Amino acid sequence: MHIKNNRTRFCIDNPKLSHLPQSETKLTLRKGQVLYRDEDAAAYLYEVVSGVLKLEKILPDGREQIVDIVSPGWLCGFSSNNHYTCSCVALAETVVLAHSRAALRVPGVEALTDLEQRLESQICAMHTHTLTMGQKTPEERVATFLMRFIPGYGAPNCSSKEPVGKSSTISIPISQKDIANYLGLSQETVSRIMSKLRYEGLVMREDSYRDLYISDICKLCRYGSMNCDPA
Amino acid sequence: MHIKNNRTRFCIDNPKLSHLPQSETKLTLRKGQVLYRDEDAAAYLYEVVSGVLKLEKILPDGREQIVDIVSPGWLCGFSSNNHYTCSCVALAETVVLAHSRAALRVPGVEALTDLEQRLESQICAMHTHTLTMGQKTPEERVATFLMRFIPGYGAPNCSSKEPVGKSSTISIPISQKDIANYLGLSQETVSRIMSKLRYEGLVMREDSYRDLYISDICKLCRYGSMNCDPA
DNA sequence: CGGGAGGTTGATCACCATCAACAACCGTGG
DNA sequence: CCACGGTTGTTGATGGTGATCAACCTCCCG
Repeated sequence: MHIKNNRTRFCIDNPKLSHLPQSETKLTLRKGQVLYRDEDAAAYLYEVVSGVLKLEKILPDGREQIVDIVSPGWLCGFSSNNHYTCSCVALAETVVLAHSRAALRVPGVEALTDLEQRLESQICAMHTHTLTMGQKTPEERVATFLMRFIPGYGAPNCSSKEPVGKSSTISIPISQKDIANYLGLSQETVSRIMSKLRYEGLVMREDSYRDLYISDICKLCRYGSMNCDPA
Repeated sequence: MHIKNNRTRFCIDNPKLSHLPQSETKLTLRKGQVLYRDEDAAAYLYEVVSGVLKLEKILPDGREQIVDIVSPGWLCGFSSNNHYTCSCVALAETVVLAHSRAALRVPGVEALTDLEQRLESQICAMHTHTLTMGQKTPEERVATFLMRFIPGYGAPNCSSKEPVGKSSTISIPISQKDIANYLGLSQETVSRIMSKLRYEGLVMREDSYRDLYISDICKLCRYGSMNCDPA
């Protein structure tokens, strides 16, 4: 019987703690060890005590982006919809404190817990944006940006797995100059890409200027190399 | 007597609410209106109800970067050390809910509040990284990255205003390949920049390979166009 | 000592920022 | 209604910058 991945997941200092009688457990990771993977169920929040971790995300075609470097004193293990949204690997021998999420829940104080989950979602969204900025081509960035405005996509806690209408009319209330700045491009490049998308039939302009008609949302999504698996 | 900035800050629907008898206040912003500015005291967390906001950061030399676009359902107004770390401007007519931070504090439940503040700090750190990726030159990015490893800089809640020793020996436990990926550069470019920094005397290599000696921290900080005002 | 990962340095070229000129659109006020 | 100016968007020409390819070197580990 073989173990598929020979990198062990955890290296718990005291084996007796493996079923967490306490809310905090100290773990020691060797260099290269994986703390968690993208899409794993998010049971813990981790706090780095010593060493350093990297968080990385991957595009469907394999392009990888390190979205954060986690040094002592910082947290990781954030989730959106109770799943991790990136992989976490130790860059050196690293000690972390694992905080059980279950133990963080305080009965009767739902507001803060809700807030905490929303903050985590926003961190995950920032990571996605970092992936976009670091790995995607200008065309992909613009397409990804446009997807934000399609109802059902991009809203908080959107899994983007739900069936969505194939076409949509969207309104972009942002100038190309601001879009360009946000995407790390020049205004001219954004304009050229918008023209290209129109020429290729991915978007059409409605009469009222900044309104766009998108005939095939999935096509735009694929054009933007997004993780949209409308199963 | 003149008012310096004629753009009013808030446009409170009901003027009677201006001293918040409740924890939530609804505000309506006109296009171009400023919700808050970088370094303002962070009294509120905002939730966008309709419209859209941009968050922007600025480098000492004036380069600006939009670090996030905030759509309905998302939050903004995050702080590090109780101050906002970016400016927030409405891109269109926008309605937000202002949540008083004071009201979020629940007596006896400090753990979650602490967690919430740390999550906010991490979001602010992500914004800073987005500014780095969007506006800084490759040289500045590498210098900024190196600054992370200097004791006293880059740690959570570090205001980077405290007096720090002028020189330091740091250890970079990360391969140039990973540094390059994280900074959106090629490995070769990172290597060339490291050589350049050595040639210019900003850093020196210690015997044990990945250890660097930095003779003048402030110089490196300036080289990275960071907001380090060691007053 | 040998192998492999990690780092250095040079040569080349594609891509996108920049500059520039123009066009479309949106207010405002006559 | 049109005239006008300013903002925003479009399109072309050009050049600099950093990715890429390639060869070599260094360090570390067995």
